[in-house]
Parts: sequence; structure tokens; C-alpha cells
Amino acid sequence: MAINDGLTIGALATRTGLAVSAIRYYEAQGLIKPWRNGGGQRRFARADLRRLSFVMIAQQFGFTLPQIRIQLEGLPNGRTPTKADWAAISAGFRDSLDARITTLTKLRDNLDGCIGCGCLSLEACALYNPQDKAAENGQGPRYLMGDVPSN
Amino acid sequence: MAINDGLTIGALATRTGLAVSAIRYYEAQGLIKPWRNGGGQRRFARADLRRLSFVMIAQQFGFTLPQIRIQLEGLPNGRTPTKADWAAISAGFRDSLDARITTLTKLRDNLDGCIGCGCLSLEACALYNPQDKAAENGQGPRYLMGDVPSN
DNA sequence: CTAATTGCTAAACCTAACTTTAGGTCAAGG
DNA sequence: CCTTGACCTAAAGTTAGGTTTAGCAATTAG
Repeated sequence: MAINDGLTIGALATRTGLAVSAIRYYEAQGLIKPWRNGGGQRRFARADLRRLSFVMIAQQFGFTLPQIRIQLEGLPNGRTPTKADWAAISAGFRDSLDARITTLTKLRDNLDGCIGCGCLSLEACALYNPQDKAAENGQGPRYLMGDVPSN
Repeated sequence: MAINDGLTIGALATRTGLAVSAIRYYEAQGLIKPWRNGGGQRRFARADLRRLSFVMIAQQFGFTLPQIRIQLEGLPNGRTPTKADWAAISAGFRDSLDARITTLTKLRDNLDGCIGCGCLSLEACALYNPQDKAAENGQGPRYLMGDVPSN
């Protein structure tokens, strides 16, 4: 009825392109905090559109949801990022991107050095470099090469 | 007893740094094909050391196990890659790496253009680019942005 | 007023790439 | 011969990031 009652989850989904289930999941992960209307349905602030945009972009940069949550919480007052906040955050994004590009480039250069070599030796091959793998993949599914599980 | 009875799974694990459970898993995925000794235990060819090195390196390049299996099978006679095979395969690796580097670099350039903008607009922001995300992440957990699930 | 739409929750399911567990077998050293 | 330590299988568990399903309530369009 009232015009400023907030957005329904469906409207938010349509506007962001996210699935309704994804939005509920993000709430469960603490990324957004809708309130409930009389009937128990979620209602979202218009600022959540921007908040979700931020989430989607940060995911492209390879951040996990917990990391994104922390970045959102790190904003003064826990507010949605403003223009000024964004400039600060992007610097961090840029560093992260630069690091990933550097890692991949090094990997490629090693590969170039190895083409035609064919050694694939565990001791000598420059391609076999667990450190870089860890750097690029963030933390993989479970154990990284170099961890020491049993059996 | 005989010297050329093949490697035990434990020896292979020690030499490659892989967990024993991982090697069994790779066998289940068809990446290696050990034979069994009288008592039903796995015995591996020395060539499997190299084969597993190949698997580990290919993983660094972002290939999935099924893709790696296909590459190994694609070798004439299904043999372990030789020096010549390796040169051919590395060309494919290089293309894949180049593509990833290009994607990340574009993303970084877009970010540079956006620093200080702070729009985060779903319609206008250059950072919001589902195509590139799909390109970089391979296929994500389930749906990519741009797919249209229900509810 | 009522049907269709939309929303709600909890719990199970999904993929990839493994690990862990449980319950038993094999092999090697002394 | 006997005791470790290495191996075996099958099945269930793990993580991330969601989706799907089932069964039911609230909204909204007509």
C-alpha cells in the first residue's frame, strides 16, 4: 500500500538478476538484512540493490562471501558503499587483481621456458610450483598441494 | 621381491607428494590404470610418476580432471606424454593462460576506469559484466549470472 | 471472493576434488 | 609365528555457493 514499504524479494531479484534463492542465501550469510512486513515476508531497502551489486562485483574479483561480508561490515556504520568508500575499496580490488595477473604471467613464462623440454620432473620442473597454485586458487576445495593429510 | 614389480601406492604418494587417497581417486576417475599384485594391492608403473606430474601441472592451469583425462587419452596409444607430446600440449596450455590473463587485465582496466565513480549501477557500470565472469571462472558451482533459475 | 502468484521455512541435493571412517586384508621384519 | 604398518573397499563427510523440493501462508489481480 504505502509507497515506501521497501522492495519485495521478487522485485529485488528482477532488478539484480539474482535468483530469489540466492538472495535468501545471502541473507543467511549476513550480507543483507531485510526486515519483515506484517505477514512475515521480507522487505528490502532500496540501498540493498546497490549492496547486492557490490556483492556481485566483488565475486567477480574472486572474493568469497565471508570476505565480502567483512568488507561490507568494515564500512563506517555498516552502510552501503558510497562513492568515497568505493574508491577506497577498489584500491584493494586492484591489488588483488594485480597479484593474480602476476601469478598467471609468471606461470606462462615458466611454461614458455618449458616448451620442448618435456621433463615434467618433480624435482626440476619450474612448472611444478605449489606456492603459486595456492596463490592463484585462493583456498581450493580442501587441501592444497603441500598440506600433509594422512593415509 | 623382483625389482621390477612396480611401485606401491605408498611409494607413489611419497614420490609425488600426493595423498594416497588422492591417487586412488585419480584411478577411479580413469587418470591412471595400475594393475594388481597377487594380494589385490595396486602396483604402478614408473611412468605413472610422470603421468601424475602431468595431472598436477594441468590442474594448475585450471583444467578439470575429466579434461585432463581426455588429454591423456588423446595421446597416441594413450601413452604418457613424451617430450614431443608435451610441446604440443603446452601450446594449448599457453592459449588457456593467455585467455585468463586477458580477462583479468580487462577487468582491471575497467576497475581503473571506475575508481572514484562509485556508481555500481547495474545498467551502466562497466564492472558488471557477466560474460567475463563466465570466462574466468570456467563453470562455477551451478548457475552463472545470466542464467535464469526459477522462484 | 477466489484463484493465481508470490513468499516462507527447513531440509535435502548439486558439483568438484578429495578426505575420513569403519572394518577388514596383506606384507615384511624380527 | 606374530606384530606392525601398509593396503583394501564402500560409503559418508567436507567446502562453497547456491538450487530444489515439499508443504504451507500471504498477496494481489480480477
